[in-house]
Amino acid sequence: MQTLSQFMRTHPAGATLLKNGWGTNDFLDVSPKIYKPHSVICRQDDNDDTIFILKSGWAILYRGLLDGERQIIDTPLGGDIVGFRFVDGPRFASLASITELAVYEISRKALIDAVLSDGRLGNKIACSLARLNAILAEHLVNVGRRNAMSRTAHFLLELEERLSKVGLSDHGRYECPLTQHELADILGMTTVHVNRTLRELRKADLVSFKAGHVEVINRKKLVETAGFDKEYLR
Amino acid sequence: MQTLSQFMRTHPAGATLLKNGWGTNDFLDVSPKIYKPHSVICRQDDNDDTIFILKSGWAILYRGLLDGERQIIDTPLGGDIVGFRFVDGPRFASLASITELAVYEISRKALIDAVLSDGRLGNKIACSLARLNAILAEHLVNVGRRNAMSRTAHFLLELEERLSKVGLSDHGRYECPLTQHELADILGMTTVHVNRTLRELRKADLVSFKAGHVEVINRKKLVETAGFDKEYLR
DNA sequence: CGGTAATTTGACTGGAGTCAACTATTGTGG
DNA sequence: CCACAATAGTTGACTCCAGTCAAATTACCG
Repeated sequence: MQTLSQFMRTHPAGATLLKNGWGTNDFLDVSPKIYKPHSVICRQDDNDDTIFILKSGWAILYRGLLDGERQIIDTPLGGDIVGFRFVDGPRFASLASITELAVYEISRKALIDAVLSDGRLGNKIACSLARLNAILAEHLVNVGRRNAMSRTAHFLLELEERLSKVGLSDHGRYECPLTQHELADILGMTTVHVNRTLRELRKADLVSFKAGHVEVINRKKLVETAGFDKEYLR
Repeated sequence: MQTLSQFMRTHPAGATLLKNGWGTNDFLDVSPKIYKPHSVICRQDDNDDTIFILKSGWAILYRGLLDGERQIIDTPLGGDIVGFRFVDGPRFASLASITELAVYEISRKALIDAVLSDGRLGNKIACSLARLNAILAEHLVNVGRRNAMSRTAHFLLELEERLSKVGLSDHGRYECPLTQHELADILGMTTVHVNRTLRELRKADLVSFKAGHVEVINRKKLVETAGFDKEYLR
């Protein structure tokens, strides 16, 4: 089974995280843990200090509100770090698998020790966090300032771009295991309205999202209605 | 004039960023640059590689859309890093001063070199970015899943908490130089609706925001309607 | 003081939410 | 392998929160 250190050296989205030159850290020699679809990997408010690096599969990172609603913060993919906090304390968000998920788990203390002793690691982590930052910021723009149509279009384009970095998208086609309900919690809309919006997008021959399969039909018009500029994902 | 390295050692929100033990880096011996109110410090899509560390004053970090709208991503305060990107390339967002602003400016290359040679710096940067992450994520939750009332209430409480960390808030009272128009661009609402919402909050004796002065009136009820839990700002 | 920017208010509109029913798909145990 | 339950998707009718448009009124600044 592939260890974290091997994964890092060979992962296509190495840019996302850490690439080479520090495969000597002991803590990297861990094997991935496998989770079943729809299992909870960690819970908001829990107090453990595990940090996760996803190897493969789909997951959602979300924050639940008191009234039972939730906002999905991100859909981390292979190579992404999840749960790195600036200080000890209860978790900010929950992480759940959508598909079967392979995850490297390391303790915050171990990672920080390694960062302290090797500047290259710190740099890689910082860069990875900066990328997450850009993704979050664009997500915020999306929810705060775009209407249902362009918001949905934008998200589907972002997914395509992110998936293509890890080889999971091809010519505007990719598999997406998210339900419309999950989509709604990502986009800050209701399930019903997501449904209607997807219908509109299909009727306008922009994208189709059917049975877990996404297909970009008219990229030019789609990018236009989304106001999408992939630069932030570089 | 206080250099960056001196600032870091004495800044009250040291936790936000870098505290001690690395004041020996040359690049830290820079003086802050002073900007007038309402000046643009850097522009989205520009290609310079300066990174900013705020010393004092209010600023907004925002992203403009093609249709002329904008979403304010964050209101960075003293001690916050702005503009750290994971890779070279055009800027993601613009930074503008609201009040007079003092800013330390360093080049991305210099900062990265320093990170590479000193793990402690990398750690501090990573922690600072992780904090920004949490703030962005909560901002997203706010805009995506809370209505005008609790959204506005939540933001005012977040400001209070962040300001109190740098000694700018006292017993639920603080100065806030943001206009209602800027507030609207932060909260993903219109100016008109921000105005009405602030009136509601005042009428309900929760908070008042008048003439740049914010005052928490009934904290318990305010926290409740906001669904505010300051843990993410620790 | 005069002009510009910011705030406030009212009347009206509309996009997205709510409620509710129905259909399609998936998955599971007998 | 089917029956049937549970989950996911779809659609219509109606509501409402927030947006739009427009016009004061007030605060700020040179």
